[in-house]
Amino acid sequence: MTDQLPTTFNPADIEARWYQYWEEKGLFRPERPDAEAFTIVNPPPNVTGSLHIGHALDNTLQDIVVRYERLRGKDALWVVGTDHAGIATQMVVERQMEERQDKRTNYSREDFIDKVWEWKHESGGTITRQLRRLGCSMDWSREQFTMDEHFTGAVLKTFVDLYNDGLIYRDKRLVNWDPKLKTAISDLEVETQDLKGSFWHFKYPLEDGVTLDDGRDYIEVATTRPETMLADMAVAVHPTDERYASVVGKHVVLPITGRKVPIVADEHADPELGSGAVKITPGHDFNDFEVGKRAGIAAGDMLNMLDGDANVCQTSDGRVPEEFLGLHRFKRDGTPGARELVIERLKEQGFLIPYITKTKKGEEVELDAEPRTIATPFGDRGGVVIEPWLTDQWYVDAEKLAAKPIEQVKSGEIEIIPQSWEKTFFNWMENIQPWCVSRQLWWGHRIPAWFGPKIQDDVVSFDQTASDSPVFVAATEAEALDKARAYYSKAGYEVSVSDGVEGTFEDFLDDFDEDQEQALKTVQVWRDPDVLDTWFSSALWPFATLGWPDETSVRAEPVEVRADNDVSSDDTGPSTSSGQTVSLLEKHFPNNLLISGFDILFFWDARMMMMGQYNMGKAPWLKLYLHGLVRAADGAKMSKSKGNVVDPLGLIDEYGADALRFFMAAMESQGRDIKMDNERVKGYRNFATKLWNATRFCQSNGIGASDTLAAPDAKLAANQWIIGEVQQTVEALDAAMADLRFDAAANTIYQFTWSRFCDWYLELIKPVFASESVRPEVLSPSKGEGSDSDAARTSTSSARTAVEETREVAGWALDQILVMLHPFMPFITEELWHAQGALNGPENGNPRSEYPIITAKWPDPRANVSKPATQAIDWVIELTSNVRSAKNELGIAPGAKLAAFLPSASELASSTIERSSAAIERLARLTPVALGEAPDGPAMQVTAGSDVFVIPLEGIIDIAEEKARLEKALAASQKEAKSLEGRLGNANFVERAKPEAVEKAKADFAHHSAEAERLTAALARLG
RNA sequence: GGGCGUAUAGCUCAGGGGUAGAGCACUGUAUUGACAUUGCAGGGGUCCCAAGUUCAAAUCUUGGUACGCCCA
Repeated sequence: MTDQLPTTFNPADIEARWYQYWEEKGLFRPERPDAEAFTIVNPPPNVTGSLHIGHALDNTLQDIVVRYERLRGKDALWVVGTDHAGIATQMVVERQMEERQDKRTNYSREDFIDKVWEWKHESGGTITRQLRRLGCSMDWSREQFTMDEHFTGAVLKTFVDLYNDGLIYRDKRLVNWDPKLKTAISDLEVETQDLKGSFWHFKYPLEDGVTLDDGRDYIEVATTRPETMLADMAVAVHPTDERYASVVGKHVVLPITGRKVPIVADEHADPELGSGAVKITPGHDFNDFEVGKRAGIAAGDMLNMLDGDANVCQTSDGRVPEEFLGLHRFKRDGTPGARELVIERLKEQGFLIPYITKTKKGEEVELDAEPRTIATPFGDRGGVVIEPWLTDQWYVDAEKLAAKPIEQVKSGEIEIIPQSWEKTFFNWMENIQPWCVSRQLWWGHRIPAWFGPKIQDDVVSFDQTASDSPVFVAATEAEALDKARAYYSKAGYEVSVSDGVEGTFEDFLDDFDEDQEQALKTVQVWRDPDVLDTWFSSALWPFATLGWPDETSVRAEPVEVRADNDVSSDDTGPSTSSGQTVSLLEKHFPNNLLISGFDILFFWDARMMMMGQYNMGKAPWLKLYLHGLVRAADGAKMSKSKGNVVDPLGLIDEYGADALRFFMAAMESQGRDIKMDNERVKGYRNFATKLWNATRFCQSNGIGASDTLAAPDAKLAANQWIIGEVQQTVEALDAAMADLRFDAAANTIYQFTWSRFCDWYLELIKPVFASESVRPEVLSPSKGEGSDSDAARTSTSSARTAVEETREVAGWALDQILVMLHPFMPFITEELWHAQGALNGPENGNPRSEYPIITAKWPDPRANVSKPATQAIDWVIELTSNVRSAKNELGIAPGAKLAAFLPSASELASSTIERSSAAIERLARLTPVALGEAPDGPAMQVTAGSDVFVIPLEGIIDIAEEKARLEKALAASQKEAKSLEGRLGNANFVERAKPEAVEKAKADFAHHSAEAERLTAALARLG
């Protein structure tokens, strides 16, 4: 095995192999029924999606935490699955159809959905395969999909429960309508962009005989959307605006439509803006909708002039001229729309007030409109301008559901990391609007509501817009039918379910025959054709994936009651003690942690909080960790349109999954975005190679796997030292992980591995192996260096040689590195773990060889750190560094082996020279140190701690250079000493500063002034 | 308009009331012994500006400036 590791680490050779090994052996979730649970749910990626760099970050962080907790012995569960992603997936399939000159409406609803399922089966495995390449240790055995049968059950139950509790209702109001996708979308799915646009000014003539105080017979209004004037229903002026006070209550007669509409007083009109008068189109503008309501116009009476494609249709008062009907709202693909025609007609008729401005040359010019920047709403998926449209939709009463989550974050029950996100969270949650959850799509969870006609005085009528229109909400058709029967039996009607509704209500209305129903005394109910917002289902992810609602759960009371009856949280959980079966849901809910990008804080995280509280009576997780975006190297946001996306799979191909993962961890500091940097990924690939070669070195010296979790007994200073260093590293790593400081954690293990273990420890132990053949050194019991207790603890054979001890300690330390690094670099660590196991494996009864690293045990050094050993090795390191530095400055070949004299050795020096002479000689490249005066002659002088070594350099050294070098060092010491002296001379400092600060200053001063003295003496010796 | 964040070495970023750190880049240098995907050594910073608090401010407070993000 020794020579089986190739010189260079090639990630591709090992990654697939180990992943398959882990997955096949079920190691992502080993049976640990009695262990403490640790649970994370993965933000379900879109089923037809593929892994982008943001996924790589998000999943790397989660995998680090999950692997860490698994190593620490917990029953770690990482729930994985995919999201059906209603709009996105339907769009993908429709786009494919388009390429074949086909379209959705060529199919029945059922057939289309079948086609989407086909596509799901075909492409749904892409992202899950890619997550595997990244090394993510998810529980694939329970992979979930938001449209799985049980998950759909959870969605329907939630809808029905919310409806019964009055927290879901149907309402007619303006929605954000996407005319491309022809569906309503929620506020969150709207992205506002500032565009250059125009502000047109019009004259609206006052009704006969009415004039303003200044005599004008018109009111000037201005708008960025002239086309909507076809559905104008009022003109608003501010109540305190004296210019218009006399005409409030009077009317204007609209050009083009001839509609006579009132002038109303409303605070929405801004006297400073334009003329101070504003046209009101309640059916096509959110502000105007509110103004209209205040003016007493019911939502049902508001005029609508656009169809679902945003083409002009006739208003209910029939006043839109023929030539406008069918035009798109505005110019599209070069074809002028209603906007252009409205402007043209108004201009012709003299109602357009031109905008006068000056060119750069100072010439006056007349424009149709004032140029202006307009905040324009776009649909985040469809990419077209959103049209506020008056429709009936289902709404979730988010305000009520938000109350408890707000409280939970305020009280700290839910911790948001970094905390700075709390303010953003509160700001949104406290101003939350009703959540529109119905979507006019086919792919998704169909809303479990059945509508029926209204029967009054034995007249059957259907009015979908009537608020008292009968609706039966139930999880199944049978239940809904039961409810409908109970309802209609009172009027003596039979009920059947219409299966003809595949499109919109309008489609149904075409088939609807009121007279026939009335004659036959039978009514048809039909299921709402709409589906639910994707985020409605993913909001249930933390518990529906664990079996809710089939498994026991504590269904909470409706929120209003719950607020003052809060007993749900700390009782009833069945104990996890032995013998009792505990369901997955009971054990793993609430989840411990959620890791998500801040971009889905509102879309997903907040809604999980609401639904977790509603369905489970608890917060869905205890901590929420929000990470930033991965940006392109220049700091720009990555986007397909910019063409600057970095493919994580490409990075894995080039540098290995371990390197990419380590990059993500090392760069992840709280509250900051990550800029992509391939050089850095490369650097971590190099780090993997370094570890690889360190292991090869160990193997070539017979260093194999450790067989104890506790640190081996050690007598040699270097071995004692590295044990202490491991201990410190574990502590630092645990602290970083506890705080979710991924960068600190990654840097800790990086520095330890490279700068301590490779750079110093392996160098320090080389002499042990070099001397093996010459004089196998038998270690005598230690000589009062504080390690007696260690020796007593593991009283193995006392005749252990230095080589044997070092093999044990080095093998142990390497094992600890592998385990500590495993969460970050799972592949290489598993490979090396087995390579090491092969060297000291089952044939020796090594228990460590019985399990792979993925289920190994987290380091537990349980050793007393030897202070003398630490001091000794630190002293050796200082000496070595100073000798190297001096040589470098004096231009002496680094390899030159020099003689060193120590005229006056400190206790530390003499004991260390005695114990670790071989290491000193090798690292500092000195011949054995002679205690005593050096012979006269040119020499350089090097310090280590309080010791000054004299290194004769007859013939090699230029005294002037050595003098210059020492003077430079002296100046530095004197500067430090002087500064400290000044501070210590300040009475205020000595009296008022913290005692520790004063102590430290004194100690530093003593150190620097002693150093200065030593250097002065050294200079004096040079003459 | 409201809110949030960031500003530290050439670059990307940690840190943080006691006088400055990492990686990369740069300079010099080494090479029969784990590793050139390497070793060793080194240069490089008015910690954005100003005021305040303090014995002491890069750090805390306030106010600027610049950039970025979110909401309206």
